[in-house]
Amino acid sequence: MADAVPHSPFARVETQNVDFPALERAILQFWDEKDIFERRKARNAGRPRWSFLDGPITANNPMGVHHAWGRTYKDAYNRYFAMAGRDLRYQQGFDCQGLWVEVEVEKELKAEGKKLDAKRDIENLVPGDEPASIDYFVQRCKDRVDKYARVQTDQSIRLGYWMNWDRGDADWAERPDERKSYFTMSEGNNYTIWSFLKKCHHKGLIYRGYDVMPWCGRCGVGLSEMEMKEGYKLVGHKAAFVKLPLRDRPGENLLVWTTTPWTLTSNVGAAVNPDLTYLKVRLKDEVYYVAKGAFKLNRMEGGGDEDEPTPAAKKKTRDWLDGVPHLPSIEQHFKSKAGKGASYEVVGEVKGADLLGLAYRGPFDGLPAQNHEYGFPEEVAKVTRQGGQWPAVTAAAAHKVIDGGKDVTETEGTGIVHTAPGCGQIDYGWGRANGLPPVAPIDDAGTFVDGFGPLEGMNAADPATAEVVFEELKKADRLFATERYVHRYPHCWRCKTELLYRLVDEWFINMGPRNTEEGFRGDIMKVVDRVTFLPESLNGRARERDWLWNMGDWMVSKKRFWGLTLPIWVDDQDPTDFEVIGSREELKERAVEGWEEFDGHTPHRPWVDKVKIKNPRTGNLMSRIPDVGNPWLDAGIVAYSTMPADWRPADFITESFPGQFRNWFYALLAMSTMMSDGQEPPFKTLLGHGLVKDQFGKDMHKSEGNSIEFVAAADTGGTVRDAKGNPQPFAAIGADVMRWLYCRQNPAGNVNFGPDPADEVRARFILKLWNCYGFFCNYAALDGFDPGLPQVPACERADIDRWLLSDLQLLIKTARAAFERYDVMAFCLAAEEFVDAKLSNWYVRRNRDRFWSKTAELDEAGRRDKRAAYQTLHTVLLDLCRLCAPVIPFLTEVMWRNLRAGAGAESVHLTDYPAADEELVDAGLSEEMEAARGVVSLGLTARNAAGVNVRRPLAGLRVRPAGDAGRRAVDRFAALIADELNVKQVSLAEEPLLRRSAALNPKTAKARFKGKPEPAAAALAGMDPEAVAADLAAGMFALLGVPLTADDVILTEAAPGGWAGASDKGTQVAIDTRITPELRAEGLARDVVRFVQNARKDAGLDVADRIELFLGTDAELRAAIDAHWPTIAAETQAVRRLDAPPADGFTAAVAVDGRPLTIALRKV
RNA sequence: GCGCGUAUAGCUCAGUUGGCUAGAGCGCAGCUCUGAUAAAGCUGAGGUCCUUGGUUCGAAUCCAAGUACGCGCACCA
Repeated sequence: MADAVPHSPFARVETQNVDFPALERAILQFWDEKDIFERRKARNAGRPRWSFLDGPITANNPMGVHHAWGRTYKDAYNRYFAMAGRDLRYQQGFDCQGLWVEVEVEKELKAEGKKLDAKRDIENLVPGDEPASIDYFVQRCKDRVDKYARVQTDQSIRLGYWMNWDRGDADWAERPDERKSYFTMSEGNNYTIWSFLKKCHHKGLIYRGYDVMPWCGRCGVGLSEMEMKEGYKLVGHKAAFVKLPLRDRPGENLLVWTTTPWTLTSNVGAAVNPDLTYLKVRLKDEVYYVAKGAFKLNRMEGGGDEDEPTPAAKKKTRDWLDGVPHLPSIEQHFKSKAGKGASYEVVGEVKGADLLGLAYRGPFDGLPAQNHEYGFPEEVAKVTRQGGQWPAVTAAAAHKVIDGGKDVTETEGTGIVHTAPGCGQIDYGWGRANGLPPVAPIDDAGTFVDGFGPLEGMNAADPATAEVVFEELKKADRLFATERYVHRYPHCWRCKTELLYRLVDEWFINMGPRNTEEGFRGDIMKVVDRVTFLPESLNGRARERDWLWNMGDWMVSKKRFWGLTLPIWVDDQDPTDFEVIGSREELKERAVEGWEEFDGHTPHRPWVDKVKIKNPRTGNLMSRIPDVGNPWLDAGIVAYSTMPADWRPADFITESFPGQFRNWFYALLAMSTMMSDGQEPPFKTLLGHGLVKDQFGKDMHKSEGNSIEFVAAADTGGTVRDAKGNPQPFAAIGADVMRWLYCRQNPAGNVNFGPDPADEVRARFILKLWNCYGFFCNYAALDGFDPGLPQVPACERADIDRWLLSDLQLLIKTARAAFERYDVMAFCLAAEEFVDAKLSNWYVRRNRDRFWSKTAELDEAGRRDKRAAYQTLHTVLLDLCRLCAPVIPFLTEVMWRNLRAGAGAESVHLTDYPAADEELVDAGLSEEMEAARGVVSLGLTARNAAGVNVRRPLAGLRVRPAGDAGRRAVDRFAALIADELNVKQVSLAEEPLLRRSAALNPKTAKARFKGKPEPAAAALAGMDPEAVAADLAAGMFALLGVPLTADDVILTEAAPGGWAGASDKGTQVAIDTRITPELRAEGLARDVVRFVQNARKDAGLDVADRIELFLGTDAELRAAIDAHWPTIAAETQAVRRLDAPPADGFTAAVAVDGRPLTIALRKV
């Protein structure tokens, strides 16, 4: 460039094809090299604390994009509070123990060719050596956790999540207890849970219990409700109607129905609903009891247990499988059994209440299992006897009709429910309430144990077993009918095996009586009342309380291998005598055997199993139960196991909420309540957020190919499917785009993630911010702007500068308030509005010529004004960097490093969060600018309505503002409005500018006036439109006696001849559309400028290049060009006007308003 | 079945304490502007603010009932 430009400290900025992910990676390196994180921590050390507790991430696989939502929140709030000067802990955690890891390790082992079809195969990985097998398996689980914890660490760092990470091999060689992140498998974590369980035991809350729960025979493990819900499938089973003869009424039978025939071996009771009416149906020489409502019911119409008759249209047909015959009614069963020509006969009706207590003979009373006091097998009987709720009877002797209450309906089965307390949850409850002892037929592989005669050794899930049951029933004349039945039945989510309901021996924490606020349950509720749940709309406290109110006792045991070893030692001779050990030291003290073997190992299986203690009461040895713990114990203890006392309670936690009210949130609250004796909540504020869905709002599933790996989104790019299901490759999205996308979301809902939403976020915010930054830097560099010059006092800057600074202060206030109340979305939406509407589309656009002006051509005032513009934009960009730094730490760092121009902090993350400067706030000015923008918008509307380009200058604009702000705006910003709308003059009007007119809405007119709207239309035409409008607004307008609403009348506003108008919320504008020859010439000249600019661009010239210009055209256009040549020359950087095209120039032929124009230009 | 929540444009969603003509983005149609622009602006079509009733001068907003969907709990013989 010819002019001598002072050196500028600003680097030029690329605004096309920016590779944001690459910039981010460079920033990661910068942070490392300059120790930025350590320096941030050092700056804040010793200042007031802000305590964050990180919920542990399951270290079992690489991260997906769904992990990034919560982790973005965690980091954004951490960074905000760090910039706000608080001291933080920065400890992140890994969830290590549990079945999820076992599942993956099983897959690994299988892939290595190991035989692994059942749980027992794990115990035989080292053939014949169970402890060695378990040790190997547990070690593999530990290894897998380490491997993926490390992967997740690297990925979290890539996301920008600032934590005290374990980085090098040396860090990872440490024991989990010594690492910087916490690991739930650490000894500290496990022993702290021991102390929790011991505390529970002190209060008498730990008990060994039997309950019936869904069980997978292949995995040998019980499934929780959560796990069960994932495995429902529609399947067909053989169902049976079975006769239960009443002891004291010969020839009379209860008729029961079941879809699980194998449970008939364990039948103990029959439940009726006392309020229902039962029919006595005679068939041949026997009588059967069946619920009246069930008898003729169409059993293919599902889901109808309502009292009111349902409208036929609403009745839904039951889901059914092809090829399975539809169900007959019970009546049809009777008819078909009656045989040709014969029929059944209803011989009476009784109330269910009248059947209660009747004894009957069971279907398998000959089995040893049915003839054992207190139930079967022996272990079960032992517990039942000690429970004290059962009398000393055998199952066979206990058979009777019991009260099932409303749980017994007549819409399914016969209205009499076969009850097997050893095979069903509700049955177990009924059994306990009615003294029916439980008979538990199957072992942990799902096979019949001894005591079940012909069924011994058979698997309950095997269809052949049902056939054997039927054979036995037939022999005893107990089988009334069988049929194929289709229903949704739970399956194991891992191996797809049908689940069986099984009475199992598990360990529980007594939570206190259900549906009360008593006991442990009540203590937790009191703590819940002291924490804040966000976002408010989720009603988190109510959800948590609802769960606490309804939950059952906490089953803490799991019959698996990898996990917390429950510190429960049981007397070898007496299964009811147990102790809970609270620490490693206590165990060492109590150990009488096996300590040497255990010593030096983590408290995991199989090592801790070797330790035996002595029962002080009996002198017997006590052995640890083989169970491992519920993994929510691991995660729930972390408030105590990882946070020093002086950091408790945590100020803040945040996690995805679905499921967590009964999982992590619950475990955390429950365990902290116990550990602090109800004194202290684990956290003060909880922010929940929803789920990450794909870009169409569907659940992400690996199997459906719509989930996105974190690494793909951050760095490598990947492929998803588009709306039509075709593969849609996408480029890397980068961390900041992802982070902004998550932060701008409403946490109460789900977020749709994918390349399309990412593009939208990038275009709508990231690029706008970047372009404003690029504009500043590129002109500052070109111009040699020196940021070290003295600041022009704000009061001496242009209105638009002071307006932008004022609105910036408002944004700062919004930002601080939003972060303080954990509402980063409010900040993001406000920042987007500021950058888009105010900075990019108003301030930068309105002020471009101030930045373009040539310093050398300006007078002192002009130079000062230019400096003010640079300083204003510079200040705003610097503050925006700091404001947005918690959300988009990379991009703001890139910008900051250039914008700071060698002064100030080396990193934006070493700065303080901005504080608003009240002196810069000018509410009146903000209001006026807002009004001015409204007037401009209306003016553009008016131009558009008149069909006149903005390039064509017009003579005048009249404005009738609705209020005082508008009036002040027109006074103050007349020049701005005139310029923006390309009019010569802007003036205020006191009188209405637009004339209203009223017409009938043709859509409704015919209906209102019975097909003849013409007279009404004529009457309306004769009325005063203003009065019509007023009456309509008041809701009291009538025409020819017909009342009309605002929908019936179309009110329009128009400006008088030669003007075009528009109005909004009471503000009216009218623009003079009459074009004089002078205005026309000026407009043509502007067209010429635009075409020349295009030609320059096409010729590949730089903005600063000067040209010689030839313009060949007709007389009128030439006259316009002559009249406005100085403007054209200045705008297009033309130093000379040529009379003929230059020989070696760039030439373009265009049409200006229909006139030919030849442009020829040459760089000089 | 019990409890909680949600319902606003074709899609994704904003809408503070009730207030005048209910908004944004994307998509669609048309127009415009443009040497910071992967841009942007304007206009249009598209709304029973789920329905009904109530409170109020006034309801998308508050209250009640209903419907649909989601979630939690219980259950699925």
